[in-house]
Amino acid sequence: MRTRILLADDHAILRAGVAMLIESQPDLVVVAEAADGVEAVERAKRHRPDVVILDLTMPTLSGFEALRQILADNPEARVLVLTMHDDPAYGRSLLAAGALGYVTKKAADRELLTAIRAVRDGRQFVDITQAEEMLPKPAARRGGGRELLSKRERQVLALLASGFTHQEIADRLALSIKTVETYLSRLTNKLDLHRRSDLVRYASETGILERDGVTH
Amino acid sequence: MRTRILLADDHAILRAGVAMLIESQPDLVVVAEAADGVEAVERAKRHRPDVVILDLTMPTLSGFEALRQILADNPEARVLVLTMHDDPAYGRSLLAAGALGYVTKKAADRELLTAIRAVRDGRQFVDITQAEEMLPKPAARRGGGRELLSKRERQVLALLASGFTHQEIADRLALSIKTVETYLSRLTNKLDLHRRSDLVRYASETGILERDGVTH
DNA sequence: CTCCGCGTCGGTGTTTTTCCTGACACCCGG
DNA sequence: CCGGGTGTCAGGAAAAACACCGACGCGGAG
Repeated sequence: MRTRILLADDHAILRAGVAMLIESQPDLVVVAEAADGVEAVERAKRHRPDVVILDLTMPTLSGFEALRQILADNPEARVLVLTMHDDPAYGRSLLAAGALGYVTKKAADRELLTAIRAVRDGRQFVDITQAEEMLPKPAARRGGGRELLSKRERQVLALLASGFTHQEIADRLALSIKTVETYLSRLTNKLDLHRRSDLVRYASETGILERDGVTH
Repeated sequence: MRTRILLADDHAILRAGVAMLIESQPDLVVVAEAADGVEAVERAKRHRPDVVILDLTMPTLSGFEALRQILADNPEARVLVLTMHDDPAYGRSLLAAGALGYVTKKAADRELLTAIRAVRDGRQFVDITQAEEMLPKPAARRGGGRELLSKRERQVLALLASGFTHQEIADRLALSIKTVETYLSRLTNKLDLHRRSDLVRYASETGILERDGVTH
C-alpha cells in the first residue's frame, strides 16, 4: 500500500518533475495534483491523501490559506509545505499553523523524499539547511512572535512594501488615509523598524507579501 | 547522439524533477547542473552543452547576467530561459538579450520538452500561454527593449524598490540626492511608470532586484 | 564635428509622508 | 467593570518625495 500524495503547486513543470521523482519511489504515489489553492483544498477533501505537498505561492488562494482550509476540513491531514522562501521565521509560523513539514525548493531531492516519509509517519520535518537559523531573528521575536501584528497592520504593511502610497493603500482598503497612517505608526512601533527599507525587508522575509499581499 | 543539456536553477528539487523529465526522453540528456549563476557560466564553458536551461533568479549571479556571460563566452550557445515570471515584456527583453526561448514554470511539462527541441534546432520558442500578450505593453517597449535603463538608473530603481529613501540611496551610491532624483525622473519618464508601486512591480518582474539590488 | 545619452549636480515649488497627540467605539479577558 | 488591543478617524508641523526647470563634461554614433 503506497503512500498517497496530493501535489499542489502552480508551476506545472515543477509538478511534473516532483511527480516523476515521487513515482520513482516504490512506496510513494501521486494520486492528485492541484494548480492553485482552491483546487488543492477541493482535492484534499476528495482524495483524502496521506500527505499533501503544498506550495505557498499559488493563485486564487495562497498556500497559507489553503493550509488552513485543508486542516479545517480534516485536522488529520498531513501537510508538507514546499516553498522557495527560506526564511526561518516563516517556517516556524507554518508549523504553528499546522503544517507538519517545511522544505525549501533549494533542498536536495533526497531531502524531499525523506520529508515526505517523515510527515507520512506523523513526524515533523524541517529542512536542515535552515534549521540552524531557527533561533536568531531578534527584531521579529520580541513579544512572543506570532500574531504580533494585527490583520489590518499586516495588510497595510504588505501594500506599503509593494510600493503603494498611503493614499493608494487607503483607497484599496477603503479607509481614510489617516487610518492607514495609524496602522503604520502602530506597526513601526511594534516592530521597532523605522526605516522603510527595513519594513520592506521584514515584509518579504516574513512572507507577509504572500499572505496578505495584493492580488496582482 | 542525444542533445546535451545544462540545467541551471537554484532549486535543487526543481532540477531533480526536470532532470528526470528530460532523462525520460530518448533524445535528451542532462550533462551538467548548476545551482547558481557563477556555476552556470563556468559549466557552460566547460561542457559546451547543446542547450542551456537557465533560471533567472539565482544567487551570486542572476540568470540575466549569466545569460550575458554565457553568450560572451560562446555566441553559439542556445539558451532556454525557464522562470516563474510571466511578464511578457520580460520575455521580450530576454530574447533581445540573446536567449532563444522563454518558458514559465507554469507551462506544462510537454511544453518544456517542445521548447528544448525547438531551441536545440536553433528555433525561437516562447511559451504560448503568454504569446498572445507579447504585443501590448506600450510604455515599456519604446526604445527597442533591452538596455532601456542605464546602469545607474537600474541601481537606483533596485534600491528604491527595496524601500530605501532618496537620501539613503544617495548615501549608498555616494551621490548627491539631487543626482538620485535625476535618475529617478529619467527612469520614470522612460518607463512611463509614475506610481511607485508600478516601479516596484517592474523591478521585481524584471529581475532588477537580483541584478542590481542590495547585498543583504 | 555634432548630437545624444549618460553621469553629475543645483534650484524651486507642490504634494506626500512621517510623526505626534488626541479621540471614540468596539470587544474580549481578567 | 475595567483595561488593553483593535479599528476607525483628525489636526498640525517637520521632513521627504516628486516634478519641473536648468547646467556641464564626457564619450560614442552618425
